[in-house]
Amino acid sequence: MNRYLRAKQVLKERGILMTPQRDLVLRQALTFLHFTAEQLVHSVQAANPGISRASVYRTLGLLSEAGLVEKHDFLYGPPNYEVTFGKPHHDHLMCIHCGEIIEFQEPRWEALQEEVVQRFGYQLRSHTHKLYGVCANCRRLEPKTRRRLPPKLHVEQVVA
Amino acid sequence: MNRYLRAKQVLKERGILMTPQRDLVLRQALTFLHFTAEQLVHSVQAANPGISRASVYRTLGLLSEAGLVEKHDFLYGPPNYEVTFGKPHHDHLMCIHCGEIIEFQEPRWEALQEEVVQRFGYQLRSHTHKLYGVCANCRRLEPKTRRRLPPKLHVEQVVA
DNA sequence: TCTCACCTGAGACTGAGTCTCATACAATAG
DNA sequence: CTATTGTATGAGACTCAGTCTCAGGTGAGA
Repeated sequence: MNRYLRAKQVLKERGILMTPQRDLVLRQALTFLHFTAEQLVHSVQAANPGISRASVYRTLGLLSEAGLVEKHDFLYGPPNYEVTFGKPHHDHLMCIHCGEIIEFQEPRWEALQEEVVQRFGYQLRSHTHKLYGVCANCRRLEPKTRRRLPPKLHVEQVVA
Repeated sequence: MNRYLRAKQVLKERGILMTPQRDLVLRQALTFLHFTAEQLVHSVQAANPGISRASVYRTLGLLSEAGLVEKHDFLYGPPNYEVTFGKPHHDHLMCIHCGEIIEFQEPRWEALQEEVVQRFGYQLRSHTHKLYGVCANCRRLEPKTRRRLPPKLHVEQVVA
């Protein structure tokens, strides 16, 4: 059974009504690896222009609540969504020049996290771990020819 | 020499003109551990009502560019700023109920990060690592009496 | 003193969502 | 099959956090 059908199953189990609009939003979201909300709006409206922005956002919210979709605030570029349903847990590495996003797993982190959190008497619920760097390809290119990502004012501290 | 004077020094070295407005924004920012942009606007305007929102934001941008301030997009609550200048590098642990933010250092992560990034041919530039959990105090309280943080639609995947 | 770059406040504007509200549809009861 | 009730929908106003524009002000150096 593919992700689409399994996702529909999850929504059904949660008692979320599947309307044609929601179905289309889900199907379009599944065509992306990572997407912005407005990209999703465009792709949904390309397939059916009658569907409103509000419905797309509402459905995105529904999918998030159901744990099928995650939002990512990367330091560079606009907020970004991902259908995580059916994918193993992973963190992200982004190239600050070309915007490439790499998903990776690093089990050794997870153990360390538990340790840190317990040190403070906390119970871990979730985490976000994002790495930013320059990919090999962008390093090869001259600075002039690099496409800088849409500027975003605040830049996180540079790691030595 | 205190943080304020050293920060001014850094700005001067970067050729950033220190106006009375900028000076006040810097001084107010230094009074917080973490703050929202609007909190800073309020505290600046409390000290000098003539200073505009735009100037506060502009100065915040300047301080960011100069590497004195960092922005944090936590999953819960509004975006959050921190004067990191003069503080050692650290990551954050937030209680999703009371909003407490704990800063901690974990050198073992830094090494692991380098390893991961090299695996993909990247050159590491920065990272954000945020942990979310429930603090001991909030766990003791009944759910009903807990103050939930301002709801934010999209909730990141829960870690097993 | 002049100059010219840089800074400022006011307020319009933007992007990313969210909310409202009247209408439309779905599921169930009768 | 109709009525009822609950939920979903589209349009568009609204919000929040921030950014931009512009006319006027300020300040460091010639």
